[in-house]
Amino acid sequence: MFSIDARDPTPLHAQLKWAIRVAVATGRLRTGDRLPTVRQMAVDLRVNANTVAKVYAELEQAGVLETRRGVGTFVRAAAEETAASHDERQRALSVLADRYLTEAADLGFTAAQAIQQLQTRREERETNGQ
Amino acid sequence: MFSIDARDPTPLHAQLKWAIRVAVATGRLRTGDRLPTVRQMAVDLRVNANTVAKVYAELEQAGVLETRRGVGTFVRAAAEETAASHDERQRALSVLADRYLTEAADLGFTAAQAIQQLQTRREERETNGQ
Amino acid sequence: MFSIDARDPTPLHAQLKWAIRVAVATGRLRTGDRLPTVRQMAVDLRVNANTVAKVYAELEQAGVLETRRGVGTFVRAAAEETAASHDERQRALSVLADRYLTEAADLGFTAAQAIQQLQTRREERETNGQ
Amino acid sequence: MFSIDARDPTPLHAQLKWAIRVAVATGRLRTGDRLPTVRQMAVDLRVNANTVAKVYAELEQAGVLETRRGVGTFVRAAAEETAASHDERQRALSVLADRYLTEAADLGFTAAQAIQQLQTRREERETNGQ
DNA sequence: GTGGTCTAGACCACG
DNA sequence: GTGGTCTAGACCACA
Repeated sequence: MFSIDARDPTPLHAQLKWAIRVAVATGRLRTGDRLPTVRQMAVDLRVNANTVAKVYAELEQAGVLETRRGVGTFVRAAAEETAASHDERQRALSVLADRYLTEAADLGFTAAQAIQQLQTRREERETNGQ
Repeated sequence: MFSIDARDPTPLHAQLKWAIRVAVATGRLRTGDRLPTVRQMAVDLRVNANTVAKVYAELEQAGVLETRRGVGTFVRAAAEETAASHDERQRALSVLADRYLTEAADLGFTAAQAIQQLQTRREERETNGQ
Repeated sequence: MFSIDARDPTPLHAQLKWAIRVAVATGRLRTGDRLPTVRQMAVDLRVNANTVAKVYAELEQAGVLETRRGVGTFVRAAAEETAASHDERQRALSVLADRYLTEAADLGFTAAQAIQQLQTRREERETNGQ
Repeated sequence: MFSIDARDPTPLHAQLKWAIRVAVATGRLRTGDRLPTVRQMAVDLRVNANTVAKVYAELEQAGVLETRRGVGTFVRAAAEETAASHDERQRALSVLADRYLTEAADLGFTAAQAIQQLQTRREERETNGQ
């Protein structure tokens, strides 16, 4: 489900945190979905349970997950973000988009290829019926 | 020249090592190019000189760089790197795409909206002849 | 410096987190001030170092503290908060003020007494030259 | 009637126990008053009935409440509580004051501004004859 | 010597 | 059985 690379110098908890954020952003995890229990995830990833718990706690503080005491951990609604104005959000997205296109260009990809990559990513999850 | 993010949980030396390898792989650094001195790089990145020295030493041992005493540090590899780089580049693009979608989601945008933004930006660039 | 009550059912890390926030809010800790090292604080409070480290990490994520790798942990500037509009902030403060007066009234204090309590708190730190 | 905050790290049962004790100490609950049934309270607070039952049982053992089988749960103490409450009230006010200052600081206000806001609110209330 | 990561394992709060 | 807290102790990254 989520993969952790022990040889990657990035801390385990940071890898998992990022993996969950990506899963939510790409729609592989949807609002209300339940995540594996802390202990189950720990077994799956061959990691200590505390490490997983830390990740869930941080993502809860960040508003991505929601934990219900004694029940489990769930994906939370997509925030809508702190009532920041429409314009500000739009401007921020524009910056991200430019950065993406520029960095892809540095790797030798055209804008079309960079966009195609995203489309593919998105179609993958839809054809999987997730 | 190289960018280091102090808030990224990835160790500084790993970030720098990766940045140099990418620069070599994409041709931004070519065989024989001289790198900044350890101390200059440390100042530029606001990092301890020991950290930079450690990176140079490891990359020298890996055959990527070459240190000539009293002269400087230079790029050694390149040939085989670029040949093997199709998969590398594809993987790097995939990482960028995931980052873009996730950060857009943090702003409250769906994947569809994030992609639409790119289409728009691309058209703007083209009509401006950029 | 900071006090933790082991009999209080509130988790130790939550108590410490709150104590630091209060110290910053009342001015007992000022921007740029250095906090005790993780291990020193742990000894002072007779608590495990991990517990203190967790608190520092959470307060860093919350923007209250700033840690410089290998150097120490410091109080950060007072945010100015996410560019939320002047009106919104003012309205939020107004809500807090009303709640404070109401809850103080529930305890049998007049508005004057409630305000006096804050004045006293503030003068204490100033006469201490902190 | 009683407020419980699921995001407060303090255990739910401790929050509820405290809330009832405060209600008794400030006279909002008086000797002989009947409390909601365990199940009703559980529904009101969106908490498990076991949690409420545990609180009632502990407060009964502490002499604050009294359970009459098949009838309900009633307030028992009060007398000594109110006598000893000067320090209690003062301490409670101090907690409220700290919370006010800290939350105001989170909004980017200084202690002085937070106090000024109270002065203003107070004058408004008085001129409105509230 | 500073903070950060990770593990192992005990015990608590909640449903 | 779920997540949360806390401890003890090892090792790493950084200055």
